[in-house]
Order: sequence, then C-alpha cells, then structure tokens
Amino acid sequence: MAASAGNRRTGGKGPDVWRRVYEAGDTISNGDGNKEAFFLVSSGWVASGKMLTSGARIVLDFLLPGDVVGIGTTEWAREVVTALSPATVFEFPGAPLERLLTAPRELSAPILKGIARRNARIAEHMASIGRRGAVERTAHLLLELAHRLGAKPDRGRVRFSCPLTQSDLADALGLTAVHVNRVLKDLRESGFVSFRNGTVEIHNIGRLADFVGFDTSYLTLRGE
Amino acid sequence: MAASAGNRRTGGKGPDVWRRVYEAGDTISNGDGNKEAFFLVSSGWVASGKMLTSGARIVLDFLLPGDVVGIGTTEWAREVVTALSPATVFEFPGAPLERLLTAPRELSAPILKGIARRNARIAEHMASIGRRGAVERTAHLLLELAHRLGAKPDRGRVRFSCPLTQSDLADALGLTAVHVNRVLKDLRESGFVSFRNGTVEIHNIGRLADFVGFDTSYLTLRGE
DNA sequence: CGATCAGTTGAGAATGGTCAAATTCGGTGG
DNA sequence: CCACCGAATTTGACCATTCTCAACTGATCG
Repeated sequence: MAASAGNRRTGGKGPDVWRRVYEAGDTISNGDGNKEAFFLVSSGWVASGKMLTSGARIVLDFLLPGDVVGIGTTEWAREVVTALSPATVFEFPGAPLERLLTAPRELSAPILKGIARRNARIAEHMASIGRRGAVERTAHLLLELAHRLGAKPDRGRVRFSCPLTQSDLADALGLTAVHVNRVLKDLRESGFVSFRNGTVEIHNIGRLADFVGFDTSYLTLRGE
Repeated sequence: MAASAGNRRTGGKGPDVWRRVYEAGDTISNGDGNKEAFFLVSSGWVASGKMLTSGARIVLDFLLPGDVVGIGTTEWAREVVTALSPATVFEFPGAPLERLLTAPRELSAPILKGIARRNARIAEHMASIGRRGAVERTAHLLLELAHRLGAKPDRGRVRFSCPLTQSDLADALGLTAVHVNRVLKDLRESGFVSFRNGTVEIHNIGRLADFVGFDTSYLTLRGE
C-alpha cells in the first residue's frame, strides 16, 4: 500500500500514536476496515470521501494541517482517506469511538472540537452541492480553502498554492471535471479567481465573498 | 416559538434533561444560538438543515426516534432543527462539546455512537446529492427511511407512513419540489415505489435496492 | 365560502453532462 | 539538452437533466 518512509512511534503525543508520511496519491485508509484510527493531519493535503458502486467518487471534505477525521468514518461510513500531496499524518489506532471515550480530556477535547468543525464544514458543503450553482459552489470552496489556510489578503488579493486537480475539485463539487474546467475559465475571465499551475489567486476576496454569499461563521466557533 | 405543552424536567435520564413536545412545523433550534443543546428524538420526525442567504433550504438529515443531533450543529454549523410531525425530544442543554466531555460514560457512549451514525448518513447523503441522478437519489432516500424505521418486508413489499412533503424531500435531495413530483410519478409508474397520502409503499425492495445501488452498511456498525 | 397549502402538469429555458479531439505540462530516459 | 510518455487541462458540438414559470386541482381550515 502506501509508501511511508520515516514512520515511527511517537511518544510526544502520548501512547499509541503513529506519525506516518505519505506521498501524493497514497491511500491512507480505504474504508474496508483495514485500519481503524483517528487521523490528525500534520502537513499536506488530504481528502476524505466515498466511492460509489458505479465507480464514481465523492469528496466529503479536504483535510488541511490541524484537521482531524475519524468518528463514524471507519466504523460506518467506509470513507476513503487519500493524500493529495505529500502529507504527514498522526494516527491514533483503534476503534475511534472507544478511543475517544477512554482518552484523557486534553486529547479528547481538541479531537471532539475537530470533529465538530468538520461536521460544520460538511454541512456547508452539502448546502453548496444541493443548493448552489456550479460557479458559486466552486468559488465558495476556493474561499473556504483560502480561509482555512489562513491566507492573508493583500489589498483584497489572496494567493495560495493548491495541489488539487480539476478532477479532485469535480469530485468535491459534484460536477464533472470538464465542467469544472469551464467554471474555472469563467471565474478567470470574469476576473474573480484564477487557478493555474497549482496556485489559486483570488483577485478581490471581498467582492467574491459577496458574490457567492460566503460567510465564514461555519469555520469559527461562536465567541472564538 | 414552539408550542410545547407537556414539557417537563426528567429525572429518568439524569440531571438537566428536558423532555419537550413539538408540533409539526415547530422550530426546535434555529441555529442562532438561542439554544445550545444535544437533542435526542424520542418520537416523531425531525429535520436538521441549513438556510442559505438566498432563502433556500437544505435538509442535511432526517431524525427518527432514537437519533441524536448536537455536535458541531449549534456551535459552528448553525443548523436549523425542525419538527416535521408531532415529536417528542429529549434536550440536554449546554454547550454540546462541554456536555459530552463531562458526561458519564453510559451517556456519552451512546451519544457518540449516535453522532457517528449521523455522520455516516450524511456522508451517504452527500454521495447521493453529488453523484446520483434524481430518481436514484430519491429512491435511495426512501430505502434508507424504510430501513431506519425498521419496516419489515412482506414478500418484498414494504410500507410505512411518512409525513414528509414533496418540498421537504426536495430540500433534502437538492431538487425542486416540482421535479420531486415528477420523480415520484416516475417511480410510481415504473412500479417501484408509490408515495401517496403520507404513506410510502415499496413494491419490491430487493429490486429497488439493486436498481439504485442501495447498501445498508452505512446504517450498521461493522460486526453489529 | 374564501383562503391557503400540497400536489400535478405543461412548455420552454438553463444548467450541466457526454463524447471526442487537441494541447499543455511534468517528468523520464537517452 | 531533447524526445517522448502519460496525466491534466482545454475546447467544441451536441445531448440530457433539471429548473422556471405558470396554471390548475384537491383537500383542509377558519
């Protein structure tokens, strides 16, 4: 399976934590029960998604450094977790549910918080797929990624590098890769966003956020 | 807000649990921070969803008796929880995250399990909206509901009563109500499912499940 | 007996998909 | 450095699905 040079047991995060290194394209967990664990992404981009019997794929959520995935994922949903770029992942092996219940609070609290954030992202994602047009939906995702990466606007301009292929985007957005291509062209030509050679450039983040109704509140805890 | 005759404090579920009764159409939690709580549905049908600024609604998940909602819901995602039929709900007030961390294990374990199941349902739901056509998607949802209600097939025939309007279905499926109507007509005329006057009748559950690629595994814990 | 809401149906428009053929880009081996 | 390969991107033409708008029916409720 995954090549993972540099894997090792870590004491720094408590007992039974593994630090693993993946390359772009590696499968971290294939949802077939081969691996029950929590995952905490430490570097790189990771996708969690599902495969349909038709062969189609849906990406539920992109995981960036600091993001967590695990509860429901393995035991029920049979999600597939994949590295989209070289990535380092901390893995807490064991049944996630049991693991969480027996973990000390200083571990379980941030993990639960990570799960809660992920749930909120997925809820917003569902709203996108279900109720926004392709252009809005695509722009919304790019805005979310910019925000989550902590990219700082310079006079409204935001730029970040992004390893996603158009086909990754398509699977996240519920579109075809061909259509994603056209949508990106559209966004580029209308001066909102350009995404070329692995870097996204949002030309006026405020204007784009207005245009697609992007509201960061689902990424931020109330009162945080 | 919600009319709630018969609400009362309950000792039976431990401290700080409220049992509340809602009528169809009542808002249980509007996502504006008016109420922070876990919810455990005890009877009736409940929807959790989001409102977009455009006025559109997306239903993330239907909650049936025994289902739980709460983590991420209130603090981040600002989900709106609504009763779709007369419903009884146990409410555990307080910040869900904190609540879960301090709860005794016999409470936190089933709640976490409920959250995990819900996550799995939502993942499958995303797959539907993102990657299945309208007919498959609709049939898939009806199959899920039949399964979750524990409806028993009688020679392949399943019948259950269902308070959802076509517009509720539309908001869950990412379609318009008009199109849901046509899809239901389609399913009825092709002899798969009829949904009229609040009762769903699946004529041959095996055949339908094959047709839409319905696999119950996301509703069942591995090895359960 | 209106009024309102859920469900139906039709006609035409829009959005997004399919198929197929370039073209570009990032390596790799020579 | 260059030729070449496979993967990702791009574009065109056409098709399918789903939406929009609009009208109409039927039930329910005060």
